[in-house]
Amino acid sequence: MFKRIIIAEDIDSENLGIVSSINVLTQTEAETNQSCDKTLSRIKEAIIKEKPYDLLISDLSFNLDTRISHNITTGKELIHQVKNVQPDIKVIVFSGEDKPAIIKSLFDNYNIDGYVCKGLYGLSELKKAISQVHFGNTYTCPVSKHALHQSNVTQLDSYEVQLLKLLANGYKQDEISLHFIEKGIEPNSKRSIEDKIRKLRQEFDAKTTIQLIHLVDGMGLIS
Amino acid sequence: MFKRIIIAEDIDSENLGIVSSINVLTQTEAETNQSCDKTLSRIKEAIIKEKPYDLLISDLSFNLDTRISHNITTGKELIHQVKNVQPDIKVIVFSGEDKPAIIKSLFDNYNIDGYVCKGLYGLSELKKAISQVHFGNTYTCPVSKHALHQSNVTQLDSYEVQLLKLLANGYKQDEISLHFIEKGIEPNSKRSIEDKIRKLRQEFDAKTTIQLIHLVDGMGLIS
DNA sequence: GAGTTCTTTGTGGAATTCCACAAGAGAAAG
DNA sequence: CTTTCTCTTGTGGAATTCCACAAAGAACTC
Repeated sequence: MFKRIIIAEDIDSENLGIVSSINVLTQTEAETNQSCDKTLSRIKEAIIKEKPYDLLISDLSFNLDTRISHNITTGKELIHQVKNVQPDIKVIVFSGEDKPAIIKSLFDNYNIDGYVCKGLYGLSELKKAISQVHFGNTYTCPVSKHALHQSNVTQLDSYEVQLLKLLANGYKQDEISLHFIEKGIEPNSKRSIEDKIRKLRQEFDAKTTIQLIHLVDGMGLIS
Repeated sequence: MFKRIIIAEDIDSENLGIVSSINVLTQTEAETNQSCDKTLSRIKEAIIKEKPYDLLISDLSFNLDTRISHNITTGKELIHQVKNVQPDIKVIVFSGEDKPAIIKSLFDNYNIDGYVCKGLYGLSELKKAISQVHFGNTYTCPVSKHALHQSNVTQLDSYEVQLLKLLANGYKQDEISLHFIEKGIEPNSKRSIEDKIRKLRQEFDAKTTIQLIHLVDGMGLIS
């Protein structure tokens, strides 16, 4: 079983429950940190001391202390940075987030080993996840498994995300065209931008472009 | 001090921390329920048995068991219903939500007594809130106090919310006009709808209506 | 390589939204 | 009662977006 576990979780009321639950399962003292920056530096220290952590359990969103400035502000960034300094560390995400697009993107782009949705049975699911990941498997809790397998999870490519973000931030179609030409992104003609937006409207079954942005916003596709 | 406390909180990993923390403060056993429906029925039972609860601590969002159908799905609804059956019960909201508009609306429209943002110091803030509310005061934790006092919290009236929701759901300006005429909502001419949208764009400093919807979406003003 | 399909871009026109000027209606102030 | 102000609605025209048809080019098949 894992011997050195580190947890990134800002909410103090959560920490208590998670730690005690893990201790029972693994018979080791898990360490929690309430900020991403602190977590990353602890992991770096551990590598130098040749006592690296073997499992990171991380939340996704953090209500950070506004009196201090922070480098890393989200779990996604934290995981990215951690994988850079220690590629072989196992990572389980433990978050309230249940949007399929976000869960899928974590497995696809961040190479995580497990995803557990906080909820009614979050803790027992987390224990299952830890066991499975220790055996070298990946694990998704039922809630997120359901989310992942539901009718074709829409994934947007980088071009589409950029386009939608520009729209959401008040760019007009010809401004987007100019912006893409500047950045050397193709296709970039006004006409192509227009067409791409039309196709996205179709794909999401949106009557107007306003509704399109509202929908992708709600699905967490452009955050 | 409060003698009968009931908690509505879906996340199991939270419950442990909250309950133990409250027990120390109040010297009573607080009861937790993981669903809104259950919480409401427990409160009703208690009234009938003439042992009513005197404090409700509620989360706002619930990841509910999808295998069961639920009447009440959000903390807001729960609070509304509870206040109907027992107007004098004290209510503290304990949630991760930090959007000013949402916090303000809870005090203004739902008549809550305290708001504590889950976070680094959530539990100690919750304890402060319980003490203050017991003295008959209201309490907002520093995080949400900061949110409330920041540059004029934008509040939208019901007309504006309806208008924005229709826009977000793919209605065109003249469809909105027709819809308002049907429902007897005024003003409802195409021209007035147009003007209202323009004013909202101005107010939110949005270059396009698409951006306007993106902004109010992000602030939780139309959810 | 010829044929087929898909993407990109163009053009013109329709639909929709945006904007400036203004008349009427109603509320508030003097 | 008159004046002033604000809100609603109207009109016309500009800007933007939407849509149908189509040509050029890239990619893929046989």
